[in-house]
Amino acid sequence: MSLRYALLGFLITTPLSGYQLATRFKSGGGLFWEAVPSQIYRELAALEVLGWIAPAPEGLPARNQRVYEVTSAGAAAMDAWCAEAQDYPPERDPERVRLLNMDGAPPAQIRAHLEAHRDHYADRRRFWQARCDEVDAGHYARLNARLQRYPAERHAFIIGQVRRLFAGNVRRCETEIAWAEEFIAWLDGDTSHGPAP
Amino acid sequence: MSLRYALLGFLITTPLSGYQLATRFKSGGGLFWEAVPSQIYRELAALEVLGWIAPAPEGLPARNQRVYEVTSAGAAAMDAWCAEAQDYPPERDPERVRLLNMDGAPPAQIRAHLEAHRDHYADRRRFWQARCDEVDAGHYARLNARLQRYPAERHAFIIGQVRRLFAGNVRRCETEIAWAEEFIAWLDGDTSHGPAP
DNA sequence: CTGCCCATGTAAATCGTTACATGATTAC
DNA sequence: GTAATCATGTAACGATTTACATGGGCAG
Repeated sequence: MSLRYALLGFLITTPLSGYQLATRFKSGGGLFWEAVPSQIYRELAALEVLGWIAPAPEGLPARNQRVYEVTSAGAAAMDAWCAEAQDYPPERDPERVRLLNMDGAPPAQIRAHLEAHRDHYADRRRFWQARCDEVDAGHYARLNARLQRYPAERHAFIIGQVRRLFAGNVRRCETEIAWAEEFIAWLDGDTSHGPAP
Repeated sequence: MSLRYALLGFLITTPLSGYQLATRFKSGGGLFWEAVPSQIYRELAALEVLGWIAPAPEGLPARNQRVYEVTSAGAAAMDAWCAEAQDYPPERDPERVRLLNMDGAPPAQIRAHLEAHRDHYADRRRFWQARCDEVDAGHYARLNARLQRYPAERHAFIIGQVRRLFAGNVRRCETEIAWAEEFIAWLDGDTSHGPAP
């Protein structure tokens, strides 16, 4: 159900085609949500039936694109969804399940998984830091497009808000990196294997 | 697919019934994975067809329970899965999607969501800290049952390993709490609204 | 004119959620 | 005997993944 609103959030900012949305939701590059084209096209069709989006009339669509914009009903639904209380998704962490059941495995195998963990979150940290840098430089296209919907005196507040969302993800990544590095150091430490922090 | 191995991980430690597994996977109490009974019973049936689990012969099942234990094929499959490289699940964070699209909303609404975030992770922090405390006190039943599968000289290592997994989740929660609190402080701060960290 | 990227989908399978059905046992 | 809990499921639906189908436009 969140895909629906993640899509609306992009379309409210700027009318886009399914293909353009797919590039923004692709694996490793999504803004808090990721999805594949087949899922996006299906959801767009559902949103059009709901009357929450409609083909954008302005300008002839380049190539054979179908560009959508959000209707007033869609914008209202978006606002209502955002206001709802969050119900937190169930805990599902396949990597922790692996590590929990890896107690019989050789330390080298545990170490390899922790190194992959560290490297993965180092990549993700770079991604989110790049988003922060773009915000700081005023080069973040989606944010700039979005700011145009609001009066200038609110811009600093909105920029600060978005900046904190991105910085929060940088921080998550740093927590994971530090955890993995300390775990690896413990594995590499002397055989006394002192108590965990 | 991870549910399958999360179940195997419990059954390897101790033979259990579907109902007993369901209590260990219930929302808010799962060990890195959560699932509802209907999903667990379906997966157990699939695992029995695969020959990875089998009804435990020992002792008459109390009431009308069906208690399963892991076969040698199941144990081998578990080890193979644990050794696999982790492929990280796609990023899907409905709460961040909400907050990202809440830029037009009144600060009170943003604040309410951040307070719920803080409170949620404070709850989760207590949960994981309780697991850490149980490990430290030697009262963690699943870990103690699991240790019996290994020679005594490896126990300290395994305890340290599990302790670090739990402590890592405590740390994640603390990161979320600190982030939310700083965000709230910024919202409550003077109207200058300085730069994000 | 061939290969590549743009662009929109369909189909099947798997995984997860919600609602419901059914009966046994235990506590009061 | 009645309610709560134990215990095992079925059915239907919803969300996600994977694989495939199809055609247009552009660069070499």
